[in-house]
Amino acid sequence: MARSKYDSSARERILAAAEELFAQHGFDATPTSRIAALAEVPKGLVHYYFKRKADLLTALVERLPDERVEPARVVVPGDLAESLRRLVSELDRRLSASRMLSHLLWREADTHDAVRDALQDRFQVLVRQVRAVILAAGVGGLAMADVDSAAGLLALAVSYRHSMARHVEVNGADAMDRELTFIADALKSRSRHE
Amino acid sequence: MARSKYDSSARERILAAAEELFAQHGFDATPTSRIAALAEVPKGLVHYYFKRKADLLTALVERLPDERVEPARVVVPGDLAESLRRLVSELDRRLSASRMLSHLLWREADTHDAVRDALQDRFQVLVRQVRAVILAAGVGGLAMADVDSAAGLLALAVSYRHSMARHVEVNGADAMDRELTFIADALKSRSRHE
Amino acid sequence: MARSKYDSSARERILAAAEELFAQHGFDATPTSRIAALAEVPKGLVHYYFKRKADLLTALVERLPDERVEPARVVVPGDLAESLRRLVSELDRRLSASRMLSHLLWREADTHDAVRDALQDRFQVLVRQVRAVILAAGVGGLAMADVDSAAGLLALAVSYRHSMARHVEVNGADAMDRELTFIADALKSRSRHE
Amino acid sequence: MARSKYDSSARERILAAAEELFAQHGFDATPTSRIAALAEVPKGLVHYYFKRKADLLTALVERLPDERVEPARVVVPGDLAESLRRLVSELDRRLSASRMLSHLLWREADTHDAVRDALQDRFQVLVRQVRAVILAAGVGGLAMADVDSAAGLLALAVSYRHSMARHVEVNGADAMDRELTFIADALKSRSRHE
DNA sequence: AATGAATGAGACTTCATTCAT
DNA sequence: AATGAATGAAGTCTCATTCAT
Repeated sequence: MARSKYDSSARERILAAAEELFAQHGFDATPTSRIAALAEVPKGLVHYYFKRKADLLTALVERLPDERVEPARVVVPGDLAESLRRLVSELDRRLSASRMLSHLLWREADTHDAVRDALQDRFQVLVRQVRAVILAAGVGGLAMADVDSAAGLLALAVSYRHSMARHVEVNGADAMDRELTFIADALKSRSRHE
Repeated sequence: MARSKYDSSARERILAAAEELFAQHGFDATPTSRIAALAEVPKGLVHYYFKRKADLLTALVERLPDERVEPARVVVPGDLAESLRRLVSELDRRLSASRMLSHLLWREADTHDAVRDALQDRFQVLVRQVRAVILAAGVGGLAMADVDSAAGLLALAVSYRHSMARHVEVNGADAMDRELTFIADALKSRSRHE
Repeated sequence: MARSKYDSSARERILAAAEELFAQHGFDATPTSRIAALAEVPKGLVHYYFKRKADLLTALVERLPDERVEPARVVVPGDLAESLRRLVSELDRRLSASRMLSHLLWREADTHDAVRDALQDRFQVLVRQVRAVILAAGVGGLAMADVDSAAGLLALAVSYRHSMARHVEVNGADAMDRELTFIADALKSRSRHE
Repeated sequence: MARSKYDSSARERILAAAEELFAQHGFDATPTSRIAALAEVPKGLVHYYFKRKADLLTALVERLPDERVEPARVVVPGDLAESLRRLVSELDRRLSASRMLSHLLWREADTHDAVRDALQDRFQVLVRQVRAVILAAGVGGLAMADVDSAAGLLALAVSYRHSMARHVEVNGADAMDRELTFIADALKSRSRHE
């Protein structure tokens, strides 16, 4: 069996190059030749591994890291704000590795079905996770509607920070923490009044 | 007097065609020839009006409708939830006309400075407007931090619905109303406890 | 209106170049760049006039000269051999101008429907024409089956000479004349026996 | 003893696949990868057996079945028409096995010398064979010119049917038989009149 | 003012062929 | 003997842009 000249890292290098360039200039505006150049492989090798250019995108999506966080790892029983804070910080750690990729997803979701599907899946997962933490943090007597609203708003904020923050800088660096606290307090307030 | 062959609507038709196609397939994936075809003008005319293809994008951005809503028109003194509801519904009316355009902005902000600037401006305007309405609705005794958080979250939700909802359908059609109510109630709760 | 830089002969030159190269090396083995070079036009112009490479073939087919010969012009009443001889010589004159093209048709008929259709049409016309001349030459008392056979064989011989002679040199230069005489005599003989 | 992984039929399977694909789409339009796929062998093996792609064509030509028919096997003394009929039917049987291949020869003769040579050889053999049968069928008193003409025309008709009939359907299914009879009768007539 | 013609840079892709094992 | 990996040359086609009128 012929041994890979690139000790099997060539494919990875190509994907890494594609991720960077796609995120930077967009899928359409990135020629495969440039990907090859950045990955330091001959142009032909890119097409050997990925028959169509779009296959690069698909492969990138399949390579997405799992962002699921075990609720037990972050929940501080009785302290919702702290629980959410730990969840967000844990998500941050994981997502920041693929921040460029997240951004890319939003850009290309329109035109590539695989990308759009992945984007939707990931967002659903995110919402469910926030919901799980809220419930596990043990603030009794919450209306489900409130939980859903809080989870939706928070998921949006997290997701947005990781994919869109590049464009829209609105509340400064501590905005997330402030919003998170606001939501936690709001939930607490409402539960007391039930 | 010499009348233009296209009674001066040709330019508009070109822009309308560009907006539709850009939003649908993206800027790079839309040839000027296709814009010309949709606008039913000769290909040469597109380049006559817009020397560079990117000029189409710039012109589109400059043509963006103003989405500013006079706070007085929507505020119901003393009823924050209703005030916000009216604000959102008013914004909805205005934005739905240019929903494709909003979506386009997010896609192309990366690579076109003019677009990114416009996107940022519009978001800032949106946040300030929400803040103004919250303040005008007369819920006394609010911490500025809470107002900012609420405004940020709500602006995000509105903006997101108009440009991204295409991809991520998370909370169903009534999500916005629920979230809006949640925020209003949260603010009210907190003010009472001050 | 913009005037053609090539005083409208560029298209023709491209077609001529294509005809020559296609006939020489085959359709697939001829790059459009080579056609452009031979026609002395920039590569882009070839694709400007002919969006797909196959369109060159179609255009070539549509440009095929009409090979129809007015029977009256060649028939010598009562002398079938001479009538056929004149027909063939007239066809020769016309076809020799497009000998390469005829050859090309046979090669590419498999893979290009337009070519195959043209080839069939032209062959039908050829057969009918030979038949018409036989009948007009006034050899009475012929069975239709014989006329058909004679026409079919002769058409084959003529067509073959113009498109295949390049490969198969079988009977020498005077073969056609000999075969033609043979057929004429055969018909005459058979008519006498009716 | 070490047995080849493919029990020595792999080479044959490759050739069979090549024959089919070449005949169907042409030599140039058939990638070796597709041949390998159809033959169900790894792509590398095709190039292992046939260093150049053109070698496939050469091998195919060398594998051509011998179409020579022993005159004695078909001649019915004194009955020329029947003799020719039997010859043609015998040739039919042999050629139909390699009809695709015959067709292929005409297509690729232009560009591959080995193919052109084989094509010419086979045609020569065909003509000589028809001539031998005509002479052996014992129609006395024939001019050599007539025999040559008849043989040439008939060989053309046979050859044409096997390689070109795909394109030009002119006289229907019984054309060959009719033409064959016509030629036989013609020869007979002419011999009587000598 | 308006436009058809023309251009050339460059994109994606295919593919025969070579090579290391 | 056999084969997956790798390569680079070349091909078709698209397209923004320029130009001449």
